Amino acid sequence: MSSKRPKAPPPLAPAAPLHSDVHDELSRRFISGKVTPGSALSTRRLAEEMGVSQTPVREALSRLAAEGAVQIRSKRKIVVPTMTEERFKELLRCRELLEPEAAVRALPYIDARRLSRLKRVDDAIGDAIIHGDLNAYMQGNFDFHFLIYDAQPRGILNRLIEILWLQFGPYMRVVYGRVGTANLVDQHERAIRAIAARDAGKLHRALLADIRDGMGLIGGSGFGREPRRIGRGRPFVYPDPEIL
Amino acid sequence: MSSKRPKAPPPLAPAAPLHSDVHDELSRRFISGKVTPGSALSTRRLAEEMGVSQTPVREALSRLAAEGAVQIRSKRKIVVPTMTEERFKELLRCRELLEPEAAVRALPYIDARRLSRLKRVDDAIGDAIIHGDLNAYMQGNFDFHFLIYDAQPRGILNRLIEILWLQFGPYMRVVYGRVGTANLVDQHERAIRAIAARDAGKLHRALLADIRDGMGLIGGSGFGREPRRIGRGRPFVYPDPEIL
DNA sequence: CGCGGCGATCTGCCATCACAGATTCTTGAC
DNA sequence: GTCAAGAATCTGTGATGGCAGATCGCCGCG
Repeated sequence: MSSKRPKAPPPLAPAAPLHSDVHDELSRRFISGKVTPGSALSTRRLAEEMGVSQTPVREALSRLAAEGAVQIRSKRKIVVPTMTEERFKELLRCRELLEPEAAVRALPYIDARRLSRLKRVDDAIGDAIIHGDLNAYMQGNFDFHFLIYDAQPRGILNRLIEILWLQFGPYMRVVYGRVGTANLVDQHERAIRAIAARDAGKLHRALLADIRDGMGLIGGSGFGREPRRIGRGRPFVYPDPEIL
Repeated sequence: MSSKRPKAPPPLAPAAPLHSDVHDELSRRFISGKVTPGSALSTRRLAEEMGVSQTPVREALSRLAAEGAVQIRSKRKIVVPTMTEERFKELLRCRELLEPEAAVRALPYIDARRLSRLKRVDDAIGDAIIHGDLNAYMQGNFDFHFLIYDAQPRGILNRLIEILWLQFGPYMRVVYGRVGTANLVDQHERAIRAIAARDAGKLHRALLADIRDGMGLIGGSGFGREPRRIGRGRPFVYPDPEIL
C-alpha cells in the first residue's frame, strides 16, 4: 500500500520487443529442423501466422540472414538455403574448431546440478533413438550441447556456435529423416564421463568424436535428393546461383 | 535495335536494396574503427545522414546486432559495445581458431596476381606504420587478411571471421590510437613468404603469430581508460549490465 | 542554494500503406 | 490444340505516422 506504483511494475520480463520474439520463435524452428531446406518464407504469411505486422518479421528475418539461416535473394525470394556437400563439410569443420574449445572453456563452470541434468538429457536422447522419435532426438541433442557450452555465461564463442546450429538444423532434420536414428551411436556418454572426471583433454576428444561421428553418418548418406537436381556432376546446385 | 527492351536493362548492379547499402556502409565504419566503443547510434540520425528512412537503417542495425557489432538495449538505446578484457581475449581466441584455418584453406587459390597484390598491401602497411597513419594501417590490415581468406569463394568460415572483425574493429582503433603504431612488428612478411613457398604449416604459424602479436601489444596496454569506470575491481563494467 | 517535479524532446518500435518487380493463371488469337 | 499476351496475385521494399518509454533540462517551491 505504498503511495507509488500507479500500475503494476513488470519486474521480470521487461516486455521484449516483438521482433525479438519472432526471431526466437524462428530460431527454434530452424534449430529443431522444422523448416525444410529450399523452402521459401514469406514475411506476410509469417506475420499473419504470428499475429504481428510485417515489420518485426522483416527485422527478424534480417537477423536470420545475418546468421546465415536464410538467404535473401534479390529476386524477391527469401529462402532457407539448400545444402551442398561443400557447405556441409565447412559447417562441420567450423563445429570441430569451435565446439570442443567451448566445451573445455565451460568445463570449470559445470556443477553437479548441471551434470545431472546432462545425464537426464542423455537418457532422453537414448529413448528417442530407440523409439525413432526424431523431434525428441534433435531437441535432446541441442539441449545436450548447449547445456555444456552455456555453463559459462554466453559469449562470442557460443554465439558463433549458435550461428552454426541455425544453419545446421534444417539440414540435419532431413538427413536423419532419411537415414533414421537407429544406427546412431551415443558419443555423449564419453563426454559425460570426461566432465565427471574433470578431464579437459578427454572432453575435447569426446566432442570432436561426436561431431565427426555425425559427419560420417550424414556425409555418407548422399546429397542431392533435394528439391531439384541439375546435371549430374556435383549432385546439388543452387537453382539460382546469382549474387547473394 | 531489337524490338524488346522497353527500358535499359541493368545487367550488372541489380539495384541492391537500400538496407544492404546501409549495412555495407556501417560495416565499413565498424571494421575501420570509425565508430567508438560505448557510443550510441540513432536510427533517425543515421537515416537522415544517409538520406533514407528509418526502415532500412533499422534493418541494417538488426543485422549488425546479429553480428555482435551493436547491442540493442531494452532501454531504447542501441550502442556499440564497450570492450572488456574478457571479451577481448575471447575475440582473439576465436580469431586464433578460425583465421589460420581459413588461410590454409585459401592457400591453393592464391595465384601470383593475388600474391603481388598482397605484397603491395603489405608495403602500404609498412608506410602507414612509419608515418603513423592509423586509418591507412587499419585499412591495410583488413585488406591483407581478407585478401588471403577471400581467395577461396566466401563461405561460412570467412563469414564467421568477418563477424569477429566487425566486433574487433572499433576497439582496435582506440587501442592503436593510444599505443601508437610505432612498435608494430610486421608479421605479415612471414605470411607472404609462406604463401610464396606454398607452405601451409608455415602460413598457419605466421597467422597465429600475427594474431597473438596484436594480443600481446593490445592486451598489455590496459583496459578501462574508456567512457566511464565504475569501482576498481575489474576496470571495465558495462554501465548497464542488464539482459541482452 | 538545493531539490523535486513536470514538460519538451529524444529514443526504439510497430502498423499501415504504397510501389515495383516477379510469378502465376487466365484468356484470347491463330 | 498451342502458345503468347495480359491481368490478377504474389513477393520484398521503403516511407510515413504515431505510440510509449526514457532522458534531459528548466522552473519553481522550500
